[in-house]
Amino acid sequence: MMEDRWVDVALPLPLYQTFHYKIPTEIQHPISLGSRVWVPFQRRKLMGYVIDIPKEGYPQAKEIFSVVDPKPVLSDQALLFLKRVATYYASPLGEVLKAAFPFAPTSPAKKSTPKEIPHFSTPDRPKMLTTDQKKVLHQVKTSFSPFRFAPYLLQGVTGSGKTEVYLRLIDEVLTLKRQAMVLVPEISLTPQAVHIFKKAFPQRIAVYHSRLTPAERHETWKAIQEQEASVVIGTRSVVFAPFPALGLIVVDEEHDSSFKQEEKFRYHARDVALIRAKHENIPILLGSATPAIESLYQTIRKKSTLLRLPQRVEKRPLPEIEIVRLQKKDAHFENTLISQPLKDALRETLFEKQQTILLLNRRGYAAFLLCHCCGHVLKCKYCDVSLTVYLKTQNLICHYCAYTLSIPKQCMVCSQEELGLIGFGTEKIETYLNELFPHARIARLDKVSTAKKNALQKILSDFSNGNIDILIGTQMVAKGHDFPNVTLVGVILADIALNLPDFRAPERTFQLLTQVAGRAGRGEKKGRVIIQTFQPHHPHLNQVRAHNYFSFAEEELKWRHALHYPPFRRLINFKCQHPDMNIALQKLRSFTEKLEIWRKSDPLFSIIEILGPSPAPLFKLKNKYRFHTLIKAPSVSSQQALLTEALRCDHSFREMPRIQIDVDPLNLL
DNA sequence: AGCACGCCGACT
DNA sequence: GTCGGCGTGCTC
Repeated sequence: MMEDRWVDVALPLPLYQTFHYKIPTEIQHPISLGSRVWVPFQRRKLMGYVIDIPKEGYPQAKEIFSVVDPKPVLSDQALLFLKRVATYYASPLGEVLKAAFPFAPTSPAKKSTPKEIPHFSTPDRPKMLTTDQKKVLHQVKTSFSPFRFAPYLLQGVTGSGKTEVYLRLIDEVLTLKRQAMVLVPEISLTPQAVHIFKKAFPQRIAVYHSRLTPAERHETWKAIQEQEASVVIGTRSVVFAPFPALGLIVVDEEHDSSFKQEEKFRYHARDVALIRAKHENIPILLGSATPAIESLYQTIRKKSTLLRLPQRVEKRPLPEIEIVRLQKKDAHFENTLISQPLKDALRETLFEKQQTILLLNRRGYAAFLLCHCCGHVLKCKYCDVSLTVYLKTQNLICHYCAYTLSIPKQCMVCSQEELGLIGFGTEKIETYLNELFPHARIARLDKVSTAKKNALQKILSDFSNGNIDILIGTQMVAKGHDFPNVTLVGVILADIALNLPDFRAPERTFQLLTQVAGRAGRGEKKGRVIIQTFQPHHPHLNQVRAHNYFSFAEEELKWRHALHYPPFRRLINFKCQHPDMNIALQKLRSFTEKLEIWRKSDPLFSIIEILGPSPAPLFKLKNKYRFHTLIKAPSVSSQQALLTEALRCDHSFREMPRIQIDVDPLNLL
């Protein structure tokens, strides 16, 4: 009589438990950890992951249907790493595994034809390195022989040659027969970076991003696994790719918020990369001109090593930054949206046949529609926000749920025809610039203008090839582009993000302004930056002007310390939303009460603060009312201990799926 | 998450 | 009398 064979299976469900299944006698071959299996689950058929092969099992267990792959898709090592990630993010293992291995069971790998890549001029790689570059290179290389876990933070000013450092390090890693992973924020926004990597490693590179077809993804995954690809450049999900011989992780623009996945399983690819580097015992290099305050703090605590590139390559100066004060009345008069100094600079730049980037971090034509008679502002039907005016299409659009109305002639409340456009966005600036410089070639780069397929690539390559004189856009224009002919950068209104009710607002503003300023003067000619603002003496603007990241960071750390914010506290945000306001509140309240009971159960937890439930700043979105409870803990370990204890032990937490957990939230709105 | 079970309102 | 609303509970 054969003994029963069992498997413990993690399923992609919001449940903090795994399930036992029997292996039917028809299946003879052994089943190993990390295999995928089809299993019956209630009336459904689900694909799960074998995470354990226990000797005994749950007596009423059902039998699995079949084994999906002949070989396990996850190694023991990979499984261990993903378990750590799941614990860190208090996420069900099955959901993490699904995110880490996002493939359908059968992918008949059709050979994909390489896509047409629009042309980009990429600068030649320098033969010589600067002294600073050499120093950085030398430092990181000390962690190669033998390979060991070593986190580095490279703070390099814009144009300081960070990419060249990455390339040389990867060269070294390849000669040591290892692979390299390069994480970048958004591939589509920085085709140039991809181009440079492709040119440097033409045979051995793979590019991975969300727009690949399932078959292409699978192919790339396989190439990584079989070490046909030894350099992989990709967006956040590459952090889970199955590298058998990883030797180095690079996270470029590590401060960028697109590394954070905001839906389903919420993770930050930079932080997962750190967990992975530790797990694989290899060095990891985080690079940025404006590192996240959290990352800088790690270097202060000596958890990671700070490296610097304080100067641009070839002794190029950083652009000179001029701050221009806007008068309050200016916002109401179109012809002063662009101040005289900026107007002159634009004219001069056009005359010199050079290019300009203008930043205005607001989409649309006007911020909202106001009735001058009764003061009524047109709001979204489903969200507690005002509707943005788009004049070209004659629409009012909600930026949160895409609810669209055509612009009404008269006020809905008082029926007067006195509706006025308040505030301004990229569309208005574009219109105005076209009047101001009718012969200039002007293009707009924002979510609307790039909605059509390939539109983004076209705008970027047109600008790169000199077919556009002035590029106006939202934060998209600030990303790591390298356009040597850009000598002028203008910020239309720096104040927008400065006063948001979010503790990270100053940091984001500093990063955005520094990054966009860094687009100027990357070629032979000197760059110039003009920042328009209503608050010319704001300390953060002065730090931007002085190109002084460290002075900014020092100030920032001081007040974050005083107010118990990250990096001095770790945050977890528990969110609950429901069409019925009372239900949303009630659910979160009972959850918070339970959390409070757990907090009191151990004196170690007394230092953890539980704040809430409270209404979210954006109280109603998509017809749902939103509440959240925030916990602040002095360390990851105390926070995790509280949460994992609670999740594991308290059976009433089974109703958890209705509460969303956001570990290390970036967005508290 | 899904899907069933279960107990109250307006319909052929 | 039924059809169907979504509250509650469970899933190897």
